[in-house]
Amino acid sequence: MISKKTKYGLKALSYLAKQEERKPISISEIGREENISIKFLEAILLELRKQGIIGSKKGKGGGVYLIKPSNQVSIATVIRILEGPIAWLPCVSLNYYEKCDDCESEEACSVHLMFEKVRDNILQVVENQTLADL
Amino acid sequence: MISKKTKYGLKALSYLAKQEERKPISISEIGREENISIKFLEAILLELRKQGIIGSKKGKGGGVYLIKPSNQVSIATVIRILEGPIAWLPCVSLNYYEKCDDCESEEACSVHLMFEKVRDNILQVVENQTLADL
DNA sequence: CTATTACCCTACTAATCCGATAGGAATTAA
DNA sequence: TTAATTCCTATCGGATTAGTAGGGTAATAG
Repeated sequence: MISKKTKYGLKALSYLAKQEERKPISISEIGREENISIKFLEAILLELRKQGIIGSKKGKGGGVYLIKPSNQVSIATVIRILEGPIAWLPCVSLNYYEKCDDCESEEACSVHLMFEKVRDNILQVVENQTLADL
Repeated sequence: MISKKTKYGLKALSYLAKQEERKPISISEIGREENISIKFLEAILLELRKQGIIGSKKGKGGGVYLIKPSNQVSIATVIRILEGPIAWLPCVSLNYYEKCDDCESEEACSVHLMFEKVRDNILQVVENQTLADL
């Protein structure tokens, strides 16, 4: 299961992607339209801004906006920022690799290969879809 | 990410599946060989026994053993017992479905379809692989 | 019969994460 | 100046995770 944080983040970005004009949208508008707690959404979008997914404009008439074209931001990128690893185990993660304490070697591990397959099948979806596809 | 509980459970079941004879294996042997805390493993195997995946025999020479042939127990079954839902969101779960608070309709939800695809790609692996494949 | 082996079961715990909420500072448009 | 808006830090209750502790209970070897 993924967290609500990630789900809300994706929905908010999708909302931005749907905009015709590239002008700032207020966080409260997104929260209202997508039924997300505004304070919680603030924190989520803050994180996405720090990672360069969105930009923001302060003050009256301010808001947030996508920096890149929506078809150039993969779902995988967003999930990695908000959720962390996509793989089911650290030892099969491409971006957050960690060795297992309990395994002597990964070749000998009975579940390693299976979890690699799971990872690849997940990536097949999330790497190839972008905000524009949502 | 899945929990260590699920990982340990799968490794333990795979250990049982590898046995030539269908005689009981002690939990401490599995724990020792797979580097899993024995007390923790006891709890995990208790759960698997209550769900009918393994049987057990008490007393000297006792232990745990697979009830069905290893090629008749899918990875998905084990994951559902130890981890819960396989889907990334309750609203796309086949076995643990729940409606989202924030969505008015699932057709209108921007992320619903994408998460269904992720679910299907995960299931493709875990439904078709069994303990015998590990 | 008795000692030993091994599973059975409940309760507890430290640490971390989740999903928020609170309050104010900084910035900008009008 | 005032109203709107993001920025930032701090806090919080509840749930989950990964165990640990300690004994209870059944089976068996001898």
